Amino acid sequence: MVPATAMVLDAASPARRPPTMEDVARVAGVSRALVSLVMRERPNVSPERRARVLEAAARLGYRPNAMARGLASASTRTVGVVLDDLRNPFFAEIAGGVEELASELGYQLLLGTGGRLVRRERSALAALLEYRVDGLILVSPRMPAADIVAAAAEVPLVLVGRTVRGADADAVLIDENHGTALVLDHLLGLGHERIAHVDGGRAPGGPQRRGAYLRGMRARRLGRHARVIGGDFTEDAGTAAARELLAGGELPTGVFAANDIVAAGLLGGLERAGVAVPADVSVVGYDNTSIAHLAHVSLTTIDQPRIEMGRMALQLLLDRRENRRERLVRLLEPTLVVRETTAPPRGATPVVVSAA
Amino acid sequence: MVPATAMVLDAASPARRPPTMEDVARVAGVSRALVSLVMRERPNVSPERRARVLEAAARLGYRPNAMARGLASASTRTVGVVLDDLRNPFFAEIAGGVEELASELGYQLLLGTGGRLVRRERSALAALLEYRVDGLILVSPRMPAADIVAAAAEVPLVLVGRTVRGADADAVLIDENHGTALVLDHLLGLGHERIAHVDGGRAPGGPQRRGAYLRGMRARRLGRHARVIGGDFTEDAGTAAARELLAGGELPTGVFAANDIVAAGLLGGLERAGVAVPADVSVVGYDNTSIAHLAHVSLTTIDQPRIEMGRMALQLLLDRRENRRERLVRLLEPTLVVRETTAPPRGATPVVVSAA
DNA sequence: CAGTAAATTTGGAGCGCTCTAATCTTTTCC
DNA sequence: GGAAAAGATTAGAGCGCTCCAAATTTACTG
Repeated sequence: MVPATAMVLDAASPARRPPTMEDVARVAGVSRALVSLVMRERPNVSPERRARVLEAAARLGYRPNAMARGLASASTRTVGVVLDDLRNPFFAEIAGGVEELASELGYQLLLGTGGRLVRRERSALAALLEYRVDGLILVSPRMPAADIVAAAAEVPLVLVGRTVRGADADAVLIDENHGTALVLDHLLGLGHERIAHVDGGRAPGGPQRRGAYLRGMRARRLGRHARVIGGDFTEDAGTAAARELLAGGELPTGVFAANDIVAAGLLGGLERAGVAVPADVSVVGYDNTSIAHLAHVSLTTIDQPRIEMGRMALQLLLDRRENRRERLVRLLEPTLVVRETTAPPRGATPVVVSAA
Repeated sequence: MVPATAMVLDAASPARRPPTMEDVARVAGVSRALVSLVMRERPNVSPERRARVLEAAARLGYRPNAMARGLASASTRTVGVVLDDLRNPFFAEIAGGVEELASELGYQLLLGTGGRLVRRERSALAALLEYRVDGLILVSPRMPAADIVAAAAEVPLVLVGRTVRGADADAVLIDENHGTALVLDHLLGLGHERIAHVDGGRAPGGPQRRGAYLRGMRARRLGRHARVIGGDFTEDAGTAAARELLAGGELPTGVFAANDIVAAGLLGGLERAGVAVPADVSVVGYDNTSIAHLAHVSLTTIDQPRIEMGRMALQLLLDRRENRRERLVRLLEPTLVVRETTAPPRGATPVVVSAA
């Protein structure tokens, strides 16, 4: 039985515009405010009315308008994420982590990418701010600190993989020193001493990892064996590093590559030169990408909890909105994944280490 | 919750609320409507006034409120993208393509993922619809056709990698037959006849690719050599397929794997058994992922223009909004990337083929 | 320089929703 | 039985913007 009001409505609305709360209210025979209460699942609504409203909404195919809701209320239930490049699986997975938690909590993700350009990154940030997102997550942003400080003053902000002095923002970081320590201790435990590092150049993360390597070597009294081969985060850099290593006198027994791609290049270059891995040289990567996992490659590497990073970032964001608290930095611990590219060096007796 | 403080804030010092168009108008000494015209870069605004408005906006740090704009105008300049899983580089890259074009055109991306669950996919779709996105792009959706038909009735819709009968939606598809034809012709041209296929099971894309393989073999009068090994899209499936192949009598000289991951597993399995690739067996993958590119793997494979797929999808969407036209399906052509896992079979003289 | 066309500017009515305060009902309790 | 408390419902004022029609200014024509 269709109430007369509904029929009048149908006849009187020639345009196919989506039904509004007003329409639902009319059909259900209640006020717009009551419909609003029902839609937001507020208490103190009588069961009968609730049912009537729900039924009317279902019949009309009513869908709340999030824009209107966002405008009228303080929150938009939307979170902005800015990252460098969706095509980089590392970033995509972090975004995946954010999205995963967001969908659990009923938040939407507004995404912007920098495309490796500061200019575009800035405009992506600006656009997200126009949407009055409830918070912003910047993943390894390239823009100058000043922009970030300014943004953090406008909206709750979480940085991933970077900190900015003076910005009122939480941060999720990976403990690079710990990751590097895992690598060095693993190789050390196998009996390696001459451990070289193929670095990532000046790209984000590169200098930090190199620094951690150098400090780590010194701390382990292996400073005299430290050796850095310049590179970047590409396979070619790994191949080139292999050449340089092969040309440069005595080979190191272990090589710590800046990431998995570089390690893969290294593997290829060494293999082509007849150097056996891990028999002659052990190789360790970084990131635990799908490449490392391949049986064909089976690379020992450092796993960074990407999904967890994303989830944590969103958690900090929402938590901060609720309880105005101090700035917080979460340091996540990477883990070592041992596969088949590491082994004791030729003729060495492995040191016994506790299986931490 | 915070009535007292709020009142003090509101009544006393200028609250921390962001400046509105009204504020800009007041400072610039013009009407709100004029500010609106300037912000939207409409013509017929005198240069002096424009300058005054812009200056006032800059001084106040004014930022248009996209929610309000979306509510008041017909368009939200927002496009929704639903995909299965951001952690799958294939989908992430398509999203990257969409995002790339979107940012060029001043559109924002609202992202939702299904997490491989129909239920979650549905709710992601519903949420995006609540935001009144200008259009929706569904990448290989898993949900039933009925849902898609319904959604397409509400908003311009583009499907990627799937079509739905009766849905008023454009689609971007990859020509699977063509991709498979490229593989078969490549192998045929090298002199192969016994070409097997390791399939992707019932996962999206799997059956289509298998069908294309079977038809392709028949069309080339190689039907009697057709052989399908069951699998799915994992490395383990590839390894298992290698085992099955090795156990099953005469080896094929060429193997067409459902995707690169499977091919990698296959490569590993064959290598372990002492079968040389490509000397003994040629292997072709599908997707041209970063894995295929690795020198260490160097897999001959089919490249699907992922970025282009994303861009094309958005293009169709916006084009459709402007010119109400008929439903359109764009078929993109994949290309063959020849690397080092294919070669003429043992003792065969390669057939000369035109380099199409 | 009137007289009109064209270019600019503006007031005000929404867009669809939330939120506060007020109103109307029902329940509770002496 | 009646007043107060508690619960349920509603009117109405925005949220910040766009859009339309009307008002104003400027430009152009003969």
